[in-house]
Amino acid sequence: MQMPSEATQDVWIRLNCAQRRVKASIEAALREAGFPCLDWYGVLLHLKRDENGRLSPREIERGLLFEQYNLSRLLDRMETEGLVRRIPYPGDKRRQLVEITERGRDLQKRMWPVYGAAIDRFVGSQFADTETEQLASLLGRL
Amino acid sequence: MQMPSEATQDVWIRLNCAQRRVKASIEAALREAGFPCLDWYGVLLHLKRDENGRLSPREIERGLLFEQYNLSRLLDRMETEGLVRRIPYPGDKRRQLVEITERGRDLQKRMWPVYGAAIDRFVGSQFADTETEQLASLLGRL
DNA sequence: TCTATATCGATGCACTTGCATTGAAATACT
DNA sequence: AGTATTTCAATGCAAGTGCATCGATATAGA
Repeated sequence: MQMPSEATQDVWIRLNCAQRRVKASIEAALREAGFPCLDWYGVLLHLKRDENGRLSPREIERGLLFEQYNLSRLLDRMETEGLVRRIPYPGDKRRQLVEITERGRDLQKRMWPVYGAAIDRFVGSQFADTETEQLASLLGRL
Repeated sequence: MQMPSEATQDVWIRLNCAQRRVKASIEAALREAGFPCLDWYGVLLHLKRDENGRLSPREIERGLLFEQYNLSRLLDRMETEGLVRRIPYPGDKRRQLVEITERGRDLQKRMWPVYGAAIDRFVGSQFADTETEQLASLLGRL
């Protein structure tokens, strides 16, 4: 059993702290502006990027690292708010497609300025350009 | 309102994904071995590192980024399992000290081999030494 | 000293998550 | 074709979390 070096432990601890801190800051900014949390934004953006604005739940789960049951219930809530709608999947009655609504597109559009500004404030502003690229590349390996 | 560059967005997305992936992998390893989750380990280690094995809840919250009410209830559970014990804070009846028990020390000791191996496997093994240091240093700025 | 304010930890309540399982439908196997 | 296995989404239940607030105590200010 190979044990981790001090530096490796450091990476893990800081990865954790950094993510939690940044996430908390960004969520706070969204909440302050009266918007729903990041999960909702993630789903909306993911759907919006699809050319038809439709994806299967599985695609969303995989893209955004959701658990199946969590996404199922998140979609319930979003559907209640009229942000997405579930439609039948052609040729497979087990499956479904999730489609973003106009209301959903609109919310995503209104959230981005607040979200983007927060990302820049809590992440971007800490690094020079080359560092940002470096960091992105290193994180990409995890 | 300054908006984030593509690279900055990448950092944020990957920071999120990386942390979630690694955390899920490590938690799975712990669970597989029949151990409690990372939060518990964090508290035990934090206490163990104190020379008397005692800290106030506030110190733990700040050190490990817990919410006050979450820690309060986590300590309930850990106390029920006999891993920590709450004792009065000398000179301030509002406060308390949390003390690690022998059982708590023992659990921490038994968890470390599994936890450490998981850290090395899911973090350490991905990077060369210089990269590890670089990454730790960059993450430290967040 | 006496009152207002602040800090500490706990808790009620609603909401969210994790886990296991279900029921329905598709696919694989013989 | 007929049965077993797999895949998909939903859900009951237990556990955990977020938010607001409480009661107790300590500190600050008049």
